[in-house]
Amino acid sequence: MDTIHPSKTYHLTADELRLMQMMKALGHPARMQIFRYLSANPQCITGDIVDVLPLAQATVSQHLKVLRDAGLVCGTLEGPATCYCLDGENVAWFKAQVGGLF
Amino acid sequence: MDTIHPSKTYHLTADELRLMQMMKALGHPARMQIFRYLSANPQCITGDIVDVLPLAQATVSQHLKVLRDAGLVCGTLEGPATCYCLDGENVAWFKAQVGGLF
DNA sequence: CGGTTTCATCGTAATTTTGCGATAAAAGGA
DNA sequence: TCCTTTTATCGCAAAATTACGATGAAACCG
Repeated sequence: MDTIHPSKTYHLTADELRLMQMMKALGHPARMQIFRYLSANPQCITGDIVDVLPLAQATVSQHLKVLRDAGLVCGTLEGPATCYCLDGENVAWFKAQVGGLF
Repeated sequence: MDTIHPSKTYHLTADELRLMQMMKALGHPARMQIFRYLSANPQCITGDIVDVLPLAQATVSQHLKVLRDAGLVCGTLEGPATCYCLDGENVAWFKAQVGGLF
């Protein structure tokens, strides 16, 4: 046996990587709950989400960043606060990808 | 401020937890690639998957367990080998859940 | 029965993720 | 301007995940 592992890298397309990142983002209870909350409450502020979750403000802010980086959520400055909402376009893309999975 | 965190637990339904577990399972490059491989090759053995991935046999076996626990994949003994395939029913459920997300 | 093939599990490092307090940064009001 | 409100980021500890070699277990073949 010469080499055990031929490549050492995964063979995934850019779309698959992007999809994977979204899956990973939603694969945590706090972030799943944030996502569902934003579905029900299209316009809300960070503090509203903090109130709903059993986590400290810093932790919630971190989870929001993960969702932002995945493209599932976007936050816009609204005075001293940040208004969060689902990123409709990317969520639609996500649903379409999952729909055509197999 | 009396108590900062009222509940210390997340408020997710059983369905949401199940969905979350599937998301988490697919939120890793190795498992995403295994899933895609099983989509293209409906019937295959553990060794086939090991050959495709840049990981040791033990690691692949572990990833397969995660996919099994999530219900996305099922493996049946086929002599000394294990034949893996997608769990059509659960994958369909997954797609339906994502389709109705928001 | 002994040897081979195929796979899962165990034990254990290394890495990543998670969670929090403390600390900035930015906007608005008195 | 000073103070409050609101949020993001930093630094660090704890927990979870990932990866691997080694070891079992189960089926098949000679």
